[in-house]
Amino acid sequence: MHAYRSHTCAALTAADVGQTVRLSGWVHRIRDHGGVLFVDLRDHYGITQLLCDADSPVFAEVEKLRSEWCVRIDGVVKARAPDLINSKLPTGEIEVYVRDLEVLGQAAELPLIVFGDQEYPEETRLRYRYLDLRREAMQHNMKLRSDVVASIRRRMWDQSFREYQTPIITASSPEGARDFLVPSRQHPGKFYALPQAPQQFKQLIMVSGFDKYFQVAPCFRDEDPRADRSPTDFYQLDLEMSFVTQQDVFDTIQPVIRGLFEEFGGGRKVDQHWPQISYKDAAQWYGSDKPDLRNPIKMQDVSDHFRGSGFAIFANLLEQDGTEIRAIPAPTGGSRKFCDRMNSYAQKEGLPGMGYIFWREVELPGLDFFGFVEDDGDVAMPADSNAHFAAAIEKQNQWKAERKLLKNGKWLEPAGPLAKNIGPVRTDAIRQQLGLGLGDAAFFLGGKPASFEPVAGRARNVIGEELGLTDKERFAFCWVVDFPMYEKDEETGKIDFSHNPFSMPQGGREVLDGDPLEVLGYQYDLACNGYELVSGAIRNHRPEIMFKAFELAGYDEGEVRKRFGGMVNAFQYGAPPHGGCAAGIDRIVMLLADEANIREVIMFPMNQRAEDLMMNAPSDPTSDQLMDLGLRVIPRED
RNA sequence: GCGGUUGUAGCUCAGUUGGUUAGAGUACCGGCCUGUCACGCCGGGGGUCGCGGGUUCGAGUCCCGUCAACCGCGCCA
Repeated sequence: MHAYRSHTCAALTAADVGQTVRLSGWVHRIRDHGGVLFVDLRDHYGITQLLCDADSPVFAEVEKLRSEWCVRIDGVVKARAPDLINSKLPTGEIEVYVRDLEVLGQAAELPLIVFGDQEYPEETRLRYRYLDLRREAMQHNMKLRSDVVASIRRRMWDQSFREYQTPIITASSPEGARDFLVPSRQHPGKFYALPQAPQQFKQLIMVSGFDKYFQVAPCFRDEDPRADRSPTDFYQLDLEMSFVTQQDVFDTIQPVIRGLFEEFGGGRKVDQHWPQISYKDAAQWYGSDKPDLRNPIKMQDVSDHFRGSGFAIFANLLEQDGTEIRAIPAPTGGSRKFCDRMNSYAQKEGLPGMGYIFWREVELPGLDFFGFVEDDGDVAMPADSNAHFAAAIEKQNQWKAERKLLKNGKWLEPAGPLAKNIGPVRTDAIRQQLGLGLGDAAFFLGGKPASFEPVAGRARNVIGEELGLTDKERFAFCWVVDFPMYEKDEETGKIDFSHNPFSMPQGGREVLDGDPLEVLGYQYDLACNGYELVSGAIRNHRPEIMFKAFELAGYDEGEVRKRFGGMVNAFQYGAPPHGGCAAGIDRIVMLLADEANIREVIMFPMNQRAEDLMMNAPSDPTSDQLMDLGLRVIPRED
């Protein structure tokens, strides 16, 4: 018999009854009934219940077992009586009567418990990652990750792509993030860099005529993390193709991504239609370049309704250039409580607040509300009671004119301070533009779009979430296209690349003679449920256009040759038009696993300060290492 | 760098208005238990209440500072 096992802990069924078997695994749970012991033995594949009583030669040793000890057992497969079958276990029809036991590894008292789904602080989980990874959810996530990567490769190969490896120790690549530098021993004072992406290499592979390249590629960026962004390193499906247009790239990656979500999405709905939305529209409608289209809310420009209105804050704001009033419609959000909560959300996010209007139903008040006092014997009627009555009717008609009659005989009334300031006509025009009605609300933000759009986008998310408008059982994709090539730094006024500098400007060389801020690039992102999953571009393969493009951002030809010489030189020798993209594998797995934190799908992630508490990284170098590298550490003065 | 939340037993947490010896569950140790599958029952050990300072007769609780973790902003495809 094999030294450790004849079967896995998921393998045994009623068909194996009577067999002598050998299993190895971890002690999952123990149920000690004195005369009889039950042990759930767990391995990567499943759980098998072990049984032991005083008749077993190893009863005394089995009694000593504790959680998470690693053991090997020999035993006989026994059928369970019908009323003792555990339908929750695939192996629940049988149990193994233990006749021999070997302890392969004892376990100390555990800092976190493998059994169950108790939550633990991330610090504990990361420090004892090997224990955390034993847990069912983590085993599932990691298996999923492996299966996703395998499926990605299969889908790429099926489209005639080949996978090539590019260097890890290389020169800095200009993705815009901070590089991880690696000191060179053979060239003291010089440094390699870890690639932020295989960007230049994959373009060179196209110049070399390979036509279709992909790679499951590690990428390294020295930036602070977020819940959806791993510090230090992450993996991309990196691909590049020659002789293609933007649409060709979409047509290539779209079936890969859609296929993955259909294969691993657990039955959640996968949108078949992926709209292409311009960067500009995405900003206006969703306040984000990675919109969550599960949320039906679409923001709108409502400036005209506020221009010259009685709401002085907005009216005055609109006197300035480049300002706008934006509305976030919130269907079913029509309560003061909800509106106030969203308003304080905006304040928490650093805005002065969000004005709001909501629409409620009210009864038509009686005539006395409008000042007509009826004669009840105690109150004297005014002398001109007819005139008084007419005045009250007049006021009532005015009231009616400012509201709309509902089918149930009640009246639709806009509420909130904003509505009172701008009056009923403007309020109703806004309501109609936004397509809202009874029980709905709308929020308003004003100023320069760049100043409020990010918060507006986040508010849109919160509103969609809180009102239950966002469908959780769905993957909604969209391409965001037509990114601007350049942006102006608000403080310095300097023009710089807004995204990847290697993208081809739409319109080629000529457009670079005009206003740089008007230039759009063949640059695109794929968003899914509010996450950026894919980013790519048709590249600029013409050296003369590239030099001009860099010139606009303030880099002269010498600088470009110095920093990207390898690629620029290559483009002199018949570079093909080419383009591609990169898909964030960690993020894809995160969405598929329905996790909100990317570290849940990474085996050994860093913590928020880019430390590995388990391996103790980063750590101090030895003085020999520093000597070899010709380095000296300068203590930081705080 | 900035803002928010959190920090009490190995672990997850409770702890009222500032008031006796800081509790529960779980894990750990011991005892009982032959059909459990989150087994059950009895007992036990385990605490610098993140750290430092202050207010007070008295601080886990209030104040100031500081450290750490996470979330967000800045940053970053």
